[in-house]
Amino acid sequence: MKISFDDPSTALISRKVRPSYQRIKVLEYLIKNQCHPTVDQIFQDLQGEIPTLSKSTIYNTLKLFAAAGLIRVITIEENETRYDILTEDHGHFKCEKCGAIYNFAVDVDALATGDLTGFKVMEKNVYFKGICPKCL
Amino acid sequence: MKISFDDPSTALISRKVRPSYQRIKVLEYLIKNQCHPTVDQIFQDLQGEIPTLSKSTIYNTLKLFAAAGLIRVITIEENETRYDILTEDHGHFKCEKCGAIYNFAVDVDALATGDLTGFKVMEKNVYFKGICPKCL
DNA sequence: ATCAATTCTTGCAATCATTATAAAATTAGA
DNA sequence: TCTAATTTTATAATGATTGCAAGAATTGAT
Repeated sequence: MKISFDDPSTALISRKVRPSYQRIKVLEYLIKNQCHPTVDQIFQDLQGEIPTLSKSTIYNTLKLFAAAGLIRVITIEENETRYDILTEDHGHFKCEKCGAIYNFAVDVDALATGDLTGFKVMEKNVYFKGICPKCL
Repeated sequence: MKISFDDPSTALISRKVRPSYQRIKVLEYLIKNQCHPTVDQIFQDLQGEIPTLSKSTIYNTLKLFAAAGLIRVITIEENETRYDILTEDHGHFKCEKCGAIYNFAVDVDALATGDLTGFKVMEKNVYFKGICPKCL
């Protein structure tokens, strides 16, 4: 189940996703920039390498990656969605001042789920909000 | 710090929010309907009682309530924001099939936060996704 | 109670992220 | 190389949220 992201192309193939040029570039970008980018950030940064790139492609690609279980969708923001390469389980901390999003280790399985008998839990998310050290 | 929601009007006053007719009705609605409504649901349901109601008022009011610490903003959905009266800490479970959102008890303080020294944590959120018993 | 000043509500226009769609480009297999 | 399927692109459409300006309601001082 664990995916190796050493080679973007083979990671895509292992998930039955055709490794097109754009898809490889987007995945490479997500591996290098584990900063929970928005669609617009990905688009802006990749335009240099791929001048003909369309924002639709980013949307299509991210939706495909999420369905294939390669990435996770983060919805801390009220307006904009962010994306995260699937690594070990971790929580997200959002600074309400500067907007930065940090990762932190968290043992999600330690969370009590007594109320959830009969539910099929497929994804566990933890996010905190507050002020980061830089802004304090 | 704990708010009593027995009387909406006094709850508003205790948080330094002027208890206008619309605000009282919105707060009453949130107390009665602890089902994480969207802006549109609140608007549709309150239009019967307040024919002149505007959706802007709902947005203004909810923003004000959130700033006053009366409600919490839930961003599980990718597109629409939901709102929740502040009660005890609880997690949210979203069924990916029917879209319903359930509450479940969770001990958020049991979560390890070792990585977050130097951070000022103001809000802790836990949400799961999966399939609910009705849809299984 | 009256009047002026402030605050709240309303309606509509503007914004912005996301989705839909159809045409053009690319790729895979014969 | 040729054809069919897939992918990318560009543009238009959608839909939630915000901005703004005018009207309505409320407060406090006289």
